Amino acid sequence: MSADLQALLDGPVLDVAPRLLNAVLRKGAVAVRVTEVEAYDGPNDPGSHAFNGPTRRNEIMYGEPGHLYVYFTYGMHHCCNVVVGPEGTASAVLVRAGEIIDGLETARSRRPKSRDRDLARGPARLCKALDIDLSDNTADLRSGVLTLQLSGEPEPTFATGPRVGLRGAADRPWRFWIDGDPTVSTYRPAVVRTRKAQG
DNA sequence: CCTACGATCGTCT
DNA sequence: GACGATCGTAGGT
Repeated sequence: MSADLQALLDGPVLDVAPRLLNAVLRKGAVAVRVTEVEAYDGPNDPGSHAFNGPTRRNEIMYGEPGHLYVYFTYGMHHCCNVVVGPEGTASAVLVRAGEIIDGLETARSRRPKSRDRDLARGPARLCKALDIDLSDNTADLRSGVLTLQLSGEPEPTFATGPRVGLRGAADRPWRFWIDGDPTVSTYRPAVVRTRKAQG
């Protein structure tokens, strides 16, 4: 099983991304069935963290597929990606949303004010429900506390559209989701932030 | 359902 | 020093 994961992820990111729909991402007692992802195509993609070449933060993207890339953003949120494609291509798939299929009580305790369908509805919410943070960056998803299991069959009814919250390359329809699933996040365009008043 | 807005800090220039 | 692959809340429709 573990050997398969590496092979299944070792292809073009636009082919691999929809194959992650219905995959199960687990950390410890909590497991999520993935319902929404986005593809990021390494240095060719203005939306990718690897667009400007290697840095300390994105280093793991250049490594072998099947590892987790976790980043911290907006001063308070974590998001996680599965590194895919041949080593060195620096492509990754952002895990944007999912349905809790195990450890529901634990997930609820981590996000007490959420309705169940909102527990992992959004990339930072999903990381919160799974207790994923920077200490999980670079984790090998084949074994250990964090694991990824792909479903045997490709999801037959997925939809595609523009990625969420991007300023660059906002036109590329590289978001993939399971059509009609209530745990898929709502689309939000990039926002222009207003400068805080000088004091 | 929708839109608007502020929180808050790691990362890169 | 500027910005962000976001979220929760407030308030309107």
